[in-house]
Formats: sequence, structure tokens, C-alpha cells
Amino acid sequence: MASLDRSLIAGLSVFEGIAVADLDRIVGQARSIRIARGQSVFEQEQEARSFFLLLDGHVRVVKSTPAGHEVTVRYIGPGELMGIAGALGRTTYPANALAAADCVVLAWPSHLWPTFATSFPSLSANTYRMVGSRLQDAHTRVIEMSTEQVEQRVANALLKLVKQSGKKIEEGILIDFPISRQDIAEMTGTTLHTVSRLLSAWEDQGLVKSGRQRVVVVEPHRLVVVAEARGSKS
Amino acid sequence: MASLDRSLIAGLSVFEGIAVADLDRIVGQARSIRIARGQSVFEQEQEARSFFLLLDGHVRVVKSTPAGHEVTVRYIGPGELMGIAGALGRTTYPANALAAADCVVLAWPSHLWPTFATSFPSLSANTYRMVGSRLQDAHTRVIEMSTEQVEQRVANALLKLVKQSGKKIEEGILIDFPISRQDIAEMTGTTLHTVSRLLSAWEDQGLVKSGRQRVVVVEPHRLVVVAEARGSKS
DNA sequence: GATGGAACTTGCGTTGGATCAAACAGGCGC
DNA sequence: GCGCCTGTTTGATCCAACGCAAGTTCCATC
Repeated sequence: MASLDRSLIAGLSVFEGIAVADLDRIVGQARSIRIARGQSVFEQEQEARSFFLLLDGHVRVVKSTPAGHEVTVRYIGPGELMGIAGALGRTTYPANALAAADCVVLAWPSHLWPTFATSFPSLSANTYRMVGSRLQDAHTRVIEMSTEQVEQRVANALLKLVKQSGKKIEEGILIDFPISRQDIAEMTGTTLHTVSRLLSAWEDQGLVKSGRQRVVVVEPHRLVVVAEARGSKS
Repeated sequence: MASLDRSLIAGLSVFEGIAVADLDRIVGQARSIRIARGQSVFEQEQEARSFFLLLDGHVRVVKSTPAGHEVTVRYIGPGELMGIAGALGRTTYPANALAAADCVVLAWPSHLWPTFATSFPSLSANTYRMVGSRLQDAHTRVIEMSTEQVEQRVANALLKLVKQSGKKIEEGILIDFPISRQDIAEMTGTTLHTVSRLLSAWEDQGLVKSGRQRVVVVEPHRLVVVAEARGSKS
């Protein structure tokens, strides 16, 4: 571990409340890995030998169904943990993790988790807080799928991506990694055709600009309006 | 706590690997509560003062959207924990919990959790294993909503309920608590009309028998076939 | 045993999106 | 610079499921 890594890492929310000396002990046991775009970090059903912290890049977590469908469960951004199957009593990974862009990750052997959890209560608390918020997210997804139309779901997905990985550029806010219509479709439970039509329509209205594997949200506020529309019925 | 409670409780998977003496210390700090059918155990956004273990009955966990829709997140059966917001770093409950039948629960003050977690590592491990499997379930729900048709989703929901709370009777397997078409619709993201139509069709085919707030699955195997049909495309 | 309300059934018209199909870029290797 | 592959656009058609509406059955209560 280069020492400049450490200063970056200390600010991450996973390590909030952890003493600097402890942080060294934790990070010292990780190895740092580079993963090229398109490569997988870990794979569904594989034995969960390691857990990971994403330092740089973006990872797409995908589940495959027996019938051959692929559903994107979530995107992981810098500073987030992934592959923590061990902390949840699983021995295999529940999904595939694919690098959506070139990535740098820290990897720890899974067997270290129990020790970490008892030695560093803050780490444990922070991790389970994150798990809790993922559970929340998943439930929110279920609710969106149950109650919203495709248009709202796609708008919400874009807004979520913007919030998580938006980068301000002159035209608006760019989603800072390559993302295709197909990817968005897999996040929202629709088809690339419908996503394409929606993006085209929004482009005509000046809400977004998009091209090949690239989406820029020009007017987030108006997109929020789209995301909230119609859902009212009660 | 009556002593016969303790023998029942010792067998629950949450308490697996916990010494009898410890179990007494844990259960000794709980109070036991009866909740009548239709009453709520806890409510969305309420401050999470307690966490609960369901001893008897069934609880329906429901989320309400701002737009006034209700989505059933899951059914809790005997032996399961609920309201463990505290263990996941939340201060409020994320959903409403309604007694689907008369219930008996144990309740602990939330502030005991951190102590429990450090004093009884097995309890902590068991709890987070359960959280992990709920996260899994939620992701499975998302995938079902994305890739399956209403018919498969309803079939799967019934099979899940049968597995969780099925009671063998002469006609087949009864779902052992009152459940309406509306409830099933809220679990599967559809309308009571569609659920009613499906159940009627299945009844004609001899797969199920159903009536007012009551569903009996007569031929689980054939329902499995329905649940798996069509999804094949790839 | 009459009354009222909740749960359920069923028919019909409508429609949001999926599916099918075909053509059109943009980037990369040679 | 040319072709190829992958990602994207756009049109046409179809159908599963929703929304609406009317009617029925069951249960609780007085």
C-alpha cells in the first residue's frame, strides 16, 4: 500500500470512527488489484474467497436468471464495499460483478471478516449500516417496479446514477462511466428499445443529451418532474 | 416469561449456537406482547424503540408510497425477527408491520442490541445471516418483477407462502392465515382483479381451491410448472 | 332474518410496452 | 480508407394486464 492511498481511504464512510493505527492494520492486510473494463471482479455462485473495497472506477452487479435474463442489481461507486457475502453468512457470491470502467479495488480474504468485525466495532457498524441501506434500496426498487410506469422508472434510474456518479460538465451532468441503453434497460426491467425511445423523446424536449454509451442530464429538475408524474392515483 | 416458552424458543434458528444460560439472559430482558389481528406491531417512520421476535401468528410488512400505493414487502412467520432497524443503523422503522392473524411477540428495547451483538456473537451472526437472506429475497423479487409475467409471479408468491406457512389438510395445503386477493396483488405488483381471474382459472383446472381470505393449493407440482412456464426466451 | 359492508367474480374496452423488423451510425482493426 | 461489429434509432403490430363497471356471495351485526 502506497501511503497516499491511506489518506484517501481514511475519509471513506466505511472507515468512519476508526483509529488511524487500526486503519493501517486493516488496510495493511489488503492487496490492491486493477481490473480492466469488462473484466469481472467476482462471479455468481463462485466461492466467496475475498471481499472488496472499490477505490476507483465503477462496478455493475448483475444477476443472471436460469432462463437467461440478466438483471442489474446495482452500480457500485468508489468507496463502497462489495462481495461481503461472508459478513452475511453466505459462502458464495450472489451475483456477478463486472467492471463498468477500469477499476482499482482493495481485496481482503473473507476469513478475516469475523476478526475485523469483533476487533473494530465501528467497521462492523458501518458495514451493516451499508447493508441496511442496500436492503432499503432493494425494497424501493420492488416498490418502483410495482407502482411506477417504465417512464418514471427510467427517469428515477438516471437520477440515481446522476446522484451517485454525476460529473458536472458544461452541457449538464454527465454519468461518469460508459452505459448503454441495454444497461439502463436491465436496471429498470424494460427493453433497450423502450429506453431508446424515451431518451430520444427527452432529448427532443432538451432534458438530456445522449449518445453511444453516454448520457448527460441537462435539466435534472425537469427530469424529477417526469419521475414523479402520473404515479398519483391513490 | 413462562418456562415453557424457553424450551420452544431454544429451538429457533436465531438462537442457534447460544448457551442456555445466555438464552435466559437474552429472553429474560424481553417482554411478551399479544397483538390482535389487524393491529400494527410497528409503523413506518416511527422511532425504532424495540425489536421483535414473532413467536406465534403472522405479520405482514407493508410499505406505503407517497402516492398512496401499498406494497407488501414480506410476510413474517413464527421464529423470525422483525423491526431490527437498530442493527442496521437506522433510527426509524422502514415499513408498517400488521398482524395478519393474532400474534404473540417478544419485544426488546432497541438499545440492547449493541450489547447483545458483542456479548453473543452467535446471535449477531444468525441475525446478519437472516438479513443477508432477506437481501437475497428482495433481489429475487426485483428479478421476478423484471423478467416474469404476472401469472408466474402470482404462482411463485403462492408457492412461497405455502413453503413458509403451509399446513397440510385433506384437500391439499392451506395457507395458514387469512389472505385476500388484494393482499396477493400487493405482494406481486398487480391488481386484485387479475389475481381473482388467475385463481378462478386455476380452480377450474383443479390446481387450487380458494374462497374468502383463504387459499388451498391442491397440486403444488402443477403450480410449479405454471411458475416456471414461459420465462424461457434467451 | 333483514341489512349493510366487505370480499370476490366477471365482462369489456383500452393501452402501455413488448416484440418483430429493418435500417442507421460510430468506432476499431487491418 | 474500407469494412465490420456493436450499439442505436424508429416504425409497425400485437397482446397481457389494467381500469372500469356491474353483479354476486359471504359474513357480521342488530
